[in-house]
Amino acid sequence: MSRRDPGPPPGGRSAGGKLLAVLDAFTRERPALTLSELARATGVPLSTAHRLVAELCAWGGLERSADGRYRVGLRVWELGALAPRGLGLREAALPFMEDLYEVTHENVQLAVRQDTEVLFIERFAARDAVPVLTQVGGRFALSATAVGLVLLAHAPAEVQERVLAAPLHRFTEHTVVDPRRLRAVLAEVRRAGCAVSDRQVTVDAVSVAAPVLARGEVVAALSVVVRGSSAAAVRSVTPGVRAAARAISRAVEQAGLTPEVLSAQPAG
Amino acid sequence: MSRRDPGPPPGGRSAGGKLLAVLDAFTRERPALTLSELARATGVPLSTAHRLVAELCAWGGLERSADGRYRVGLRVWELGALAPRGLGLREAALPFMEDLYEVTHENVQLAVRQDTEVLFIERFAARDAVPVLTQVGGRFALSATAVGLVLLAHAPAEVQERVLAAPLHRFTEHTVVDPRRLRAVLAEVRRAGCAVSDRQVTVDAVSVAAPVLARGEVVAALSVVVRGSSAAAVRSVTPGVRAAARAISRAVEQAGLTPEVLSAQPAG
DNA sequence: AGGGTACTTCCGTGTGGCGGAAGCCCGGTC
DNA sequence: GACCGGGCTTCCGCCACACGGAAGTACCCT
Repeated sequence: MSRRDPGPPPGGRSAGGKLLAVLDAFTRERPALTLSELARATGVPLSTAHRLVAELCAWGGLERSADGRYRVGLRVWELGALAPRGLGLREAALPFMEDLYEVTHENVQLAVRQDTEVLFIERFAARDAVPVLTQVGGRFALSATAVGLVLLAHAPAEVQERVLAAPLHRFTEHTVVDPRRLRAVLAEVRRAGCAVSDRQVTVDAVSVAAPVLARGEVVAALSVVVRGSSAAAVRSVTPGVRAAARAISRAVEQAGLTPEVLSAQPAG
Repeated sequence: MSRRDPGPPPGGRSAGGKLLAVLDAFTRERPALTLSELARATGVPLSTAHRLVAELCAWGGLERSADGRYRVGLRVWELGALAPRGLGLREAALPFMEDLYEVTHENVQLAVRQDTEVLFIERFAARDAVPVLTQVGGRFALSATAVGLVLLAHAPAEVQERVLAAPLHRFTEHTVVDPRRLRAVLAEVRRAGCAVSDRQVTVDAVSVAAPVLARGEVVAALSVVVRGSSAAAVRSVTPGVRAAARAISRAVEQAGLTPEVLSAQPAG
């Protein structure tokens, strides 16, 4: 290698690590890459990238279409289906989310926290519901959405501090960006047992979220997003969200999903 | 290595390949493994497995809970969400599946073919619908389910031959296991444009499936499973399934998902 | 034709993956 | 409390195998 540092190289990574770096190159914004793009994105020499990609293709982790671009393969999707916080959680929550959806016909969302972001696990949206920025498999800042507020309010202190220390992104004029105010909001979320995001992400949407618990720990959050310009619009769906979140909590426990299994962040 | 063969070792695999082998050890039946189990399952020495697993954990591909077991991590789920045939297809199909579900309140399923098996991408089931053996992220034989018949009927000849050459698994007394009869069934599926599985998987369920097309190629199949003991039970839902499948086809094309992107099986 | 881009293949080099072995921790048993 | 066994972690020297530069191929576009 042309690098001279003996420590762990920042970009390159060792052996199998390169393989993972190739997978990391795929994002929602760039879900299809040519070999050269891949090599550039990962900083791996072309010939090496070529070999790694061939290996991943043979395994099913990547697929190549006739236009020469690579995409994430179905094998990865299939494997991901085994993640407890992915499909496991979803399976438990689905029936209740469906009920909520049928009753409201608004956006119904289920999300978990991953480090300092929300990750959306499931979402139903009627064709005529308010458009929202979130999508399944997509991430979002913790501080703006209702699900995010619930998850943040019950996150370890260390995580909260990290979020509060970093500058908070402003989406609309209603977005809370003052750390002091956010602290107050989080306290209120803990007291009330649910969170409201009033036009903090988009100016035409309000959302309510309630926590999903496993053995007393918050492991996910459920929300409904409705069109509206004030918290009043939210009042009618709040009981439904809270009830569904409780029902999901029960289903989660019944499915044998403990907070242990549903927490695990970095590990070693 | 203690092996003496110079060719590609059957189990061990090379470098990054071992890493993928570790991931492969996780299945729906064994979604949580200890380090030792992992080492045994992959045939990799314990110390090597330890290193690989640490690498995967650091990346987020595996998570370790306090009981010492490893599970597939959320990072894999997130990546899998980028697979066109996974979430991409699902996103396009979801609204129409919801409609169908609301109208019928029966099992509504979306599946694709992966080599000689069906893989279920999405499924809705009311709490009181017929219990079925399939689950999202799970595989199944092509020859028995209605979705499988649709996918098999329009698969490349080479795939059909392989399926017909292998012994066909019998689930119930109605399962078609004679290759000659199956050929006839497939021809009828192609002619009719939809498939019926009459108690071929479980004795109390009948299902109808219709193909989802992209630029004229069959890329997925949609089905509804209803309780019933004869094909008559199916008649009432057939038009709905066919209409929804067509609607999904349109949505798939509109989403820019070409057959190219949705086909790609092995690649090199 | 010529230059550019993208992909594929080859092969000598040396590095980092490999795995045996020893040590550690915990829980069960006598 | 000593002993034992199973599972996990760490260490380290050897050498296979991954690495990537370079040359070759294919296919644009000018």
